[in-house]
Amino acid sequence: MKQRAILAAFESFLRQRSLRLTPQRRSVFDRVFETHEHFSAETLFGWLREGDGPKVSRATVYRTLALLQEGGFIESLDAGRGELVYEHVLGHRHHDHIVCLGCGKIEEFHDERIEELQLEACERKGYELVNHTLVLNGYCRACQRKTPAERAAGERANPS
Amino acid sequence: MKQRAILAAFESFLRQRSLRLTPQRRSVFDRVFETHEHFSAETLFGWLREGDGPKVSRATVYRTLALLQEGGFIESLDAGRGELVYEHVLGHRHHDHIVCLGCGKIEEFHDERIEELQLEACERKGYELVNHTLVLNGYCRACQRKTPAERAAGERANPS
DNA sequence: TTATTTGCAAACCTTTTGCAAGTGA
DNA sequence: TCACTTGCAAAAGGTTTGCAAATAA
Repeated sequence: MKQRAILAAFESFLRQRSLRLTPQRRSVFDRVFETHEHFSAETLFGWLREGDGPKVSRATVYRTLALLQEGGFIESLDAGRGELVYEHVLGHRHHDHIVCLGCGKIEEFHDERIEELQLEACERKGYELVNHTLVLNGYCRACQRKTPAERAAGERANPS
Repeated sequence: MKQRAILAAFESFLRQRSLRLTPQRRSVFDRVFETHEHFSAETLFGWLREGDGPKVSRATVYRTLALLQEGGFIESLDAGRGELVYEHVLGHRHHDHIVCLGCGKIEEFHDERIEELQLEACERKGYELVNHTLVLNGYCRACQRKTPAERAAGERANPS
């Protein structure tokens, strides 16, 4: 789906709930769909402050992120660093994450077999599965090559 | 392993690090291994305040939980409710969790096939796997039977 | 016009920390 | 003795909220 089509979907979502497409919401929307990275609310706030669109307050950033999430336009992930990170779902199919304990890098992976086994586990327990969080923590290739001292320094800079 | 044996292991862990087994630490230890439930720091603080052992401050509860975790006596889990929940590892083998979106109940499950597929995913991406978090969210049997209104009320009482 | 939105600052919540007083080995 | 501990209260850090002013439809 193209960004234009997503914008139309967002407008329709807002209309359904009698909410308005303000310049601030538009600004958040545009910036969120402009990136393919994972970002935190604070990171996004920083991007918007630097950008040339209308400035958006921290409160509005949080409020708009919540809105986008309710509408299913973005998803949040607790990468274990004390803040939520977000990602848009523009043309992404569902995936899980691998987070590097050394540098904080986040990669995505998908394994349909794992998805099926999760469903199976829920059925065994009598649960109706709604969603799940799977985060693998480890060291990426670059961080594996670091000495223990370098690792410790990196982890101090990117505490988990 | 019996609680007595675990206590010995905890004492040995403390001795190794030249730390002392104070009444407060003992009190936290006892209470943690007395339950088989998952609990938050605040819950544990409440239990200790009600109990008849020596009173323990919130700060010491947090500090002791951190200590028990470093020693591998307990593990923490982010169940997506804004606070960490803990569980002791007395005779538990590794497992993952299913959290009910309706009532907050936490159940455990284990599937060795999922574990293997996680390793495989890490290898594909060149990561050295250290640990992982897998939380399934859904509705337990009881909450599936609730009406939408009851569900909403329950979720207000147990916000995710 | 008027219900919705925004920005600000204060409030919230969980967790961490500085520090002076207390205490176990 | 004295290094380790504790409790307290303050600080931190991310996120939410009350409210008066601003604004989209």
